[in-house]
Amino acid sequence: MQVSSVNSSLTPTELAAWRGLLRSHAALVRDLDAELNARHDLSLHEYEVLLTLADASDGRMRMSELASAVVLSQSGLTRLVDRLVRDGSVARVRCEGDRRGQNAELTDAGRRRYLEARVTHLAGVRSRFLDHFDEAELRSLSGFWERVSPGATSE
Amino acid sequence: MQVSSVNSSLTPTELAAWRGLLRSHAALVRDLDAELNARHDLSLHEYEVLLTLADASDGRMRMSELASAVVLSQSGLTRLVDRLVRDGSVARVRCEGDRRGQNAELTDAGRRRYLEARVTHLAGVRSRFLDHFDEAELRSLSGFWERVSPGATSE
DNA sequence: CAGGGATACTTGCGGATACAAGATAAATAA
DNA sequence: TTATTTATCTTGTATCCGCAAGTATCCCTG
Repeated sequence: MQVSSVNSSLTPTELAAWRGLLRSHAALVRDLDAELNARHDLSLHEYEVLLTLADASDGRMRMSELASAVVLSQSGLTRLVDRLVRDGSVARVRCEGDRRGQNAELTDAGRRRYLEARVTHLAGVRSRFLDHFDEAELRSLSGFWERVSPGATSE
Repeated sequence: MQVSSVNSSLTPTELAAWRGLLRSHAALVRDLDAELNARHDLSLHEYEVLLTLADASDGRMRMSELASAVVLSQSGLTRLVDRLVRDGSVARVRCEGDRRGQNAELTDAGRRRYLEARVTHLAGVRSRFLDHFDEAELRSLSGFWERVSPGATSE
């Protein structure tokens, strides 16, 4: 029949790997975001920003670095940080030496907020995602991500 | 030091597997969506709806099925279909036998639109994602998705 | 065959995001 | 030095999405 080569369509395996990613991600994020919202009044993106800052040395990071770390547009990040500043989790600090730049810096309240949410979130990530894999599979997954978007697993 | 067991935090491997998923997905979707927008004036979600309809028998599907197939809220899907109806790609057809329900049905123009966009999109998915894996890896990936969200790779 | 509840979809509304343009500061060139 | 270009962030605007409420239809029980 030679169906799958016409128009260079995807093989069933390829389709399953790709659509599975889209659907699993969508379902995971929808659930985890709803959970963070309900229990900690925090979106997943906001949580990711707090996490990224908490991991950074001095708990601060340039706006543009932060935007690329959480894969958000510059303007998107500006507004996300606006919200975190408004609720006292983050402070904006002008960069020394380059007065164009801003550092987003985690406040003490922000760090507490992060640590609280973390318990909920880690449990959610474990039960919905990590628990489905053993150590070797997790290693191979992270290798996959590194191929797809270099730097995706670190920094 | 016993750092990573305090507060049951993630191991480096776990973190890499999870954040890698978030970042790779975000980067992939951002790029593919931008590409579809620029070349075919179509969002990735709209494309996914056209694809799902094209795969369905008779090119039609109930609104609620469609919503869960593309992991979108009911209201989100209503509006997405509104847009596709407005540009002539899809028609709403009241269900026989259940007048509450609507079928979204691909028009001829919609099918052409889909086939055009498909070429671009498949090439994008291949080069950014599928080409990074061999057949066995793709199979194991799709197995992973099936664990995370059963049904994610089919239907 | 009414009445109450469930189901399928749509609408009102608010929030989050991206793109493009703007504002300020730094770097480079002339 | 001054002008031009580049870099960093913010703001104007439009779109998309989800939740909750609304509307229409169906189902089920008495």
